Amino acid sequence: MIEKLIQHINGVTALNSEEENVIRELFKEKVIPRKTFLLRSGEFANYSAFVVEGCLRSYAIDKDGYEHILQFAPENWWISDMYSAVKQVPSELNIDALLDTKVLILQRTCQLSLFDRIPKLERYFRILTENALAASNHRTIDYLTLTAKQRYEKFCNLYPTIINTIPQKSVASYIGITPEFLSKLRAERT
Amino acid sequence: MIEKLIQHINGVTALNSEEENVIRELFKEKVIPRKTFLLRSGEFANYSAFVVEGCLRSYAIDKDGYEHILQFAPENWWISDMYSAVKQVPSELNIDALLDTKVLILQRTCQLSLFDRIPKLERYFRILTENALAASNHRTIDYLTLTAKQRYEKFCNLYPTIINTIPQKSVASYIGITPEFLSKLRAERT
DNA sequence: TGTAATTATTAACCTATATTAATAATTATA
DNA sequence: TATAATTATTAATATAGGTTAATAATTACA
Repeated sequence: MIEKLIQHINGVTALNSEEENVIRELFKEKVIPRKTFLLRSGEFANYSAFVVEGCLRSYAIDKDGYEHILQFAPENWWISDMYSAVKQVPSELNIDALLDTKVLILQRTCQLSLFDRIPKLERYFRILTENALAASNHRTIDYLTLTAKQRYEKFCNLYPTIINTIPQKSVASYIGITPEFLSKLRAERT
Repeated sequence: MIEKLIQHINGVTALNSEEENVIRELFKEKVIPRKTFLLRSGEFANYSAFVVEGCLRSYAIDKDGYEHILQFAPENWWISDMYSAVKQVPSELNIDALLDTKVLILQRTCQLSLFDRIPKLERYFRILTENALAASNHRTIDYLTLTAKQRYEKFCNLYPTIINTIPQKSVASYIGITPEFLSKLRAERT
């Protein structure tokens, strides 16, 4: 399990074997069966999770009880509630498993102290966070400039792997429309 | 000018005087008069800008020619096109000045080499990027869960300073509605 | 494998927000 | 200060996407 993470880090910034050994000792494995929770809103998200296998998602629930998906985290992705972690406030998000999932947990305090021991890890997370910000910015622009249909087509192109493993209503939730309307859009396509 | 940036960095992670001196030598000042551009779509955004005075904004233009604002950058904020910088693709954004503005420019290559000389700067930008991601995530959730009116009220609370210096149509553009509809919302409020 | 639970589709009707266009108010600048 | 340019308001009309509810298809699991 941990080797998968080490490989991922090495793909961003190369570690030496001593650094690899430090990392091997610090992560806790955790199994999250399908439909169970990693994080519930109201809790403090003082950790991040690296998905070794399976798929997680984070989502908010609106006042009418509808779910709105912020992020999918398939294999090799990190997931957390950055807002809760950074602002030190209770999370407004839930994180649960769409499939049986295995993750590696990194506590925020542990992460911060690791940055002093292994500065390359600060680089790794700086780069990951930059990429996440770039993607999030792009998503914002898509909301502002595209129709629901265009957003759906973009999602299909961008996440061809995800699209076949998750229910369609989750795609609707991510692109910001109702499942009924997504059905209608799909029916329209000749 | 540069002292303002140094002060800002020190607010996040304390520099020693040698580090401060390195920084003093590396930034280029630039004046951007109101309504002129720092970045035009199609160009590569291989730099970031720290706003010392004034206010910039980044925005996309849709196929009908309408502007959609991604970010405002008043005093003490950084602005760039992270997507273009990270993916090394031409920018889809424009950045221009809402007021007469002074910025400090940091080239991306220069930034990356600085990270080796002054690891604290990598920390500084890691933290800034985490904050930007947290804010961006929150904005996404707001789009998914709130009505236009609620987003407007939230904007007023979140950016009370900005709201009095920029035209109302820019607020509409940021929260994702037309200026006409924002007028209507404002008229509704007793 | 059969039954229950979940997910997807369809259709009629509804609403938040967009569009268009005209006018008023504000701001920039000659 | 007057004139032009920009921004804001108002109102009538249009539409993308939501809501509700019923049914069909798929998937989970006893």
